[in-house]
Amino acid sequence: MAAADQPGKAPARSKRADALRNQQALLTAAAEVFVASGVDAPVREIAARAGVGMGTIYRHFPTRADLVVAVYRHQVEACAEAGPRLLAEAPSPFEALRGWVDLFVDFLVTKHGLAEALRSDGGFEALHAYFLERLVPVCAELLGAAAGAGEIRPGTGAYELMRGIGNLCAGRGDDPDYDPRRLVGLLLRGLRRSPEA
Amino acid sequence: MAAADQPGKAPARSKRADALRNQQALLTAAAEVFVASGVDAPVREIAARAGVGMGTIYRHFPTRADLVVAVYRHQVEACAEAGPRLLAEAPSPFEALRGWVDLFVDFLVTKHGLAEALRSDGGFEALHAYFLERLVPVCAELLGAAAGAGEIRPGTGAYELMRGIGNLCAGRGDDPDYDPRRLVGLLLRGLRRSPEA
DNA sequence: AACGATACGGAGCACTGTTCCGTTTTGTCA
DNA sequence: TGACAAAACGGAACAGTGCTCCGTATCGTT
Repeated sequence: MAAADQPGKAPARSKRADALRNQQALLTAAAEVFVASGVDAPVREIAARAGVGMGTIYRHFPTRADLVVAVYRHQVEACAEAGPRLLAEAPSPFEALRGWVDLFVDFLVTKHGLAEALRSDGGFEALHAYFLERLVPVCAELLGAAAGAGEIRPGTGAYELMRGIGNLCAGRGDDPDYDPRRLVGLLLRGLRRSPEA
Repeated sequence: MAAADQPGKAPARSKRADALRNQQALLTAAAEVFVASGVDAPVREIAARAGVGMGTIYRHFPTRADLVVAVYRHQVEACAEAGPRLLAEAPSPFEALRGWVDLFVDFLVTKHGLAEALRSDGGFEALHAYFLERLVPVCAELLGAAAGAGEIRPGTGAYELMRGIGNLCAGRGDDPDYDPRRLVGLLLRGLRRSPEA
């Protein structure tokens, strides 16, 4: 359902040279276009910038979500791996959770339009699925640790929290009167068992 | 910039009879289509259901936001008017705020797609503007009262809070693992000065 | 009844996503 | 090296949007 054959970075797998070259070109072009115009940029624009035809882009990345996933795979991976590390390093599970959430929020607000793509209503099911598959377990671990330490109230699931955070980060990021980080902070605070120091 | 001449409900103002009739038909049709297909339904569908042409719909409601505003005017108004009433009736300003937020959330989750339209990134600036113009002052009053009573921490603006709530309510509503109300509750709890009873 | 103002309708344009298939490139094998 | 089949390419073509434009019909008034 997702990316057919791990269209990751370097050696995709035993295919023709031109195919590999084009796949790489598409990844590069998509990354550029995404920062310039957001993840909703016209398919044609990406194809044109990569110097390939429409057929090629759809052959390599059947859905837009596949392309987005491929482009941001590294960062999602980094975010996933940061979870256990923070848990080990931070002074408390809740602090680890807070740190991880900061990372996640940074990631989302940095990529124009990513947060809205993350919600499930669009045609980005694959993206939604991948993000959640990879990150929900990490978040769940952090949440569980914090709950185990008695730092937060139970009852909120990792999926719910992540989607809430994603939602809070959606919309134009250049609004001086709307700071997603502040609201996410409030959300986390609402999760705490006792008030802040 | 918004609705040219208050395309409200009954007597719009000194215009031709057929124009009034069509405006009414459009409002009715739009309301029906909105519940069936969300506020993003194709313009043609609304026009067809109202039995009018494309030109007519655009003449009466230059932007989609104008139409949405006209359709939901009553409910927005009711929500706005509930603010002062709750403030007078509720046992405390914070409870009033909580009650009002519940109303707002109910409104948003009930109208498929309204919450996403509320964010500023789409072409719904007029909708965004109207909602905010009408409801932000109300929210600000509630927020101010609660802050004055020492029930919440200062520093969060009404606009920010409302947009956050709107964001939390966006996305498909039929997901059993995502309850906007719960998260909004968490947000409110994060706003409180001391923890819940 | 006639006539000017007002409003109507829908064809048409621009711009999307997506598919389809004739053509080109690549790698291999004689 | 020179076929040749498989793999991949490219972009025209189709379908579904939003929105505009202007010839035509309707309304209200004189």
